Amino acid sequence: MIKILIADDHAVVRKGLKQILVEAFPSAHIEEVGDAEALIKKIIKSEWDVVISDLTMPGRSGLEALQQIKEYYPKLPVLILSMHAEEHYAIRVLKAGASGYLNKDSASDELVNAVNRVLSGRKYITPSIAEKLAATLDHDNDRPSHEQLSDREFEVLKSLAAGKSVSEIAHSLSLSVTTVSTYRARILVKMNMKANAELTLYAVENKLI
Amino acid sequence: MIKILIADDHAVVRKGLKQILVEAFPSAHIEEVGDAEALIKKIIKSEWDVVISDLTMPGRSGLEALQQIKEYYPKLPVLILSMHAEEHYAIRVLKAGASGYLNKDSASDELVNAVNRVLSGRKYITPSIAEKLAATLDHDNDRPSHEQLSDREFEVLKSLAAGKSVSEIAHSLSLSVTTVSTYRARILVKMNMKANAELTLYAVENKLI
DNA sequence: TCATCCTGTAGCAGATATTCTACAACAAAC
DNA sequence: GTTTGTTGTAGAATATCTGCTACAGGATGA
Repeated sequence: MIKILIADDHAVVRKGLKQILVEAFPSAHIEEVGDAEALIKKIIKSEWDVVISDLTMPGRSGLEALQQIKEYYPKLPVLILSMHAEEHYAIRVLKAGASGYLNKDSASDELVNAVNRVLSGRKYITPSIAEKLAATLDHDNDRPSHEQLSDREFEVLKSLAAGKSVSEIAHSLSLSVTTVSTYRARILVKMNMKANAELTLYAVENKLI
Repeated sequence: MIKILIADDHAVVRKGLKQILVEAFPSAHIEEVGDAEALIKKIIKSEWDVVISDLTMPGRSGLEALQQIKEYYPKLPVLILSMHAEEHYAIRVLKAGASGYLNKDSASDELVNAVNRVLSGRKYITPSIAEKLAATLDHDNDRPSHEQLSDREFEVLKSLAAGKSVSEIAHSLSLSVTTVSTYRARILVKMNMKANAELTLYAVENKLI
């Protein structure tokens, strides 16, 4: 029997996913959790064939959860679902070890396809993501600036752009203020900017916030 | 028989909503559409008891659709669903004539409650939105917030929104840094904000910069 | 495989910003 | 015509942020 674990903080989305999966895999055993904490716990407690997780959840983010999962259960396939257009996260997520990246706009069929595919041990890569992947292999110059950022930097970018102060960010990530400030400095250099306001504008333009 | 129309561009969300509603209203007739265009068409074609619509959809936004619906079918109750925290949109949406504003984080119960409530011809207002509504009654919020600002404050607002630092502004206006900081504080209070990033967003939205 | 780059992390000292308070001039309201 | 509110201004004390430097571990590349 196939065992599928769904993680998403939106009850509505969980319901929807479950419904789609129940229809496609009537005999599957499907459970759901509402945050990264619970996700990790469930994974430790029993075995799963595939995990479908949202990227943005309260508390630990889906990306962190993914990294943790991959550290301890590298073979457990994880499909990442996000409401963000793929261009912004897909590469990052795949690099972290996800078996696929789906957008919440995706049709039900696509989800089912993706699940089938990762159940058979392969990755699920949409053509447009494949293209992006290929692009990362050559010159990094034509990519949006934020893709040059490390995961940590990216996280900080989003928070800064949203108006959080350096110390708030430090606190919420349990880091030293100076560390966050260092990230900020690196972000500014990499993106060739000089003020937080530019980050805000950039983030708005690129729909990161 | 109750007729419910769901509009959301995310198939997963539509499924989830439908599932919740089917469970709560087993005899209801429920249909779904994926964009504002289709939503309007469906509304014209047949009668509905309630519409549940996402706020952000491709093409015409949910807000525009709402305005159009209210123009031609002012009595048709529309519940707006959004993934944004309520603070940013709730008031705007209610002013445009929605019968309620729900966050996608909301539990299923809340959705069902809201539907029941609007079916009985009332509005569904959460306590926190009620509070916000009350707040709008105090200060005259019909005018853009920045019109409440004094000239100096407005000048500082624009500079801050453009990413200038407090000391840069102080220098260019030949004022003390603390003076500029005082203006900033007053701006933030008057505009009910707390970070420069909000000023930036505001300025962009209102084409101040 | 060794040197180099990138990433995640921080400390320190100096630079900047904020808070709180204040006050004068003027406007508005009573 | 006196109280009350708003605006322009700023100092002192405090809080926060930045620039520079550093270092370890991993990835990369020659």
